[in-house]
Amino acid sequence: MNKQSYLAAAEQHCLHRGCKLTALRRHILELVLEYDGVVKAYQVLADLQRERGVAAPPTVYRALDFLVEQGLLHKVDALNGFVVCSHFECNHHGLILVCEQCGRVEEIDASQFLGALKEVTEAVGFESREQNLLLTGLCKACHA
Amino acid sequence: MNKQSYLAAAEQHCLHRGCKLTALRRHILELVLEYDGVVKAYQVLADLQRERGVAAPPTVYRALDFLVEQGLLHKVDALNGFVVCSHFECNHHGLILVCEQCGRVEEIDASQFLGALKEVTEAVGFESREQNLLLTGLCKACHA
DNA sequence: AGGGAAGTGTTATATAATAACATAATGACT
DNA sequence: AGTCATTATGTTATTATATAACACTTCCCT
Ligand SMILES: [Zn+2]
Ligand SMILES: [Zn+2]
Ligand SMILES: [Zn+2]
Ligand SMILES: [Zn+2]
Repeated sequence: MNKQSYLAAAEQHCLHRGCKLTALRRHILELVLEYDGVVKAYQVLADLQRERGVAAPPTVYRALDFLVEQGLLHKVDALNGFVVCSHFECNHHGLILVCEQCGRVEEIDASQFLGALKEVTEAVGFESREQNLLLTGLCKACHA
Repeated sequence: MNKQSYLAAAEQHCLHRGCKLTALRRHILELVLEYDGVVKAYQVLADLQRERGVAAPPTVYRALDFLVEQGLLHKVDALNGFVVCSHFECNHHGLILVCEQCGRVEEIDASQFLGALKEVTEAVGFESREQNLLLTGLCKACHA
């Protein structure tokens, strides 16, 4: 999926969810899309500052938080970063694989696995928040 | 296991691993043990400052990082915190459940799922490093 | 004793995130 | 169109988290 159709789909996605992908939010999503893999809030902020002269952290964080809430991005706690979700349409739980060597990021759908995991946690009375799991390791290219 | 025997076991654990639980590291571990659940670096720092008058972040972070490396603590990325591991002896790869509300921590066995997880990641050619999985959510008491 | 390695102290700074309040845009309803 | 609540964005300041860099000490081996 190219960026333009991604953005169009994202816009529709938000509409269906009863909120709006405003110009600012859309633009910040575009900035994130420019990167491969994990993106930091302050990288986006720097991009925005380069464009507009001034921009403050809340501007970026609000938009990023919105995008996470809509499922367009995933937060990667372990790296203080964000990754684009390429299949936000389906109701999935992501499993984010980060290569320790080359930094490449891959998200695979592990709904089945995570669903089973949820059952286990519920068995001990724990209500796990919907979240993404992050695993570090070596990607296909690097461990070959 | 009470704190004294935990500390003694921790000391042995480090020795077996070829390093030392120094007085400072031990003391910081003691400070962490004073809390239930997730502890923040700056909480420990404040405790240390209360005791010694002055203390700087690196003092605390170095010790915490050491303790994580030895498996005595687990890092909780999602909360920028640390939790005590109560079974560092066994070579466990458990599932750590952290309550977002009360900070309570529970580790459950998830060995069968780690196998399944490995299969999922290997299917895409990713060699995941052995690690603990951490989930945040609401504990039995808090979501009732 | 000499000398390297590991540990700790100290100062400064980098990085990440939010609080609080002001202003602007939107849209529903008269 | 005018009112008004709601949402979104701008702006300033601050808090929270983590590390760099360098000095000094302690420990241990020879
Ligand atoms: Zn996703
Ligand atoms: Zn790689
Ligand atoms: Zn553990
Ligand atoms: Zn709780």
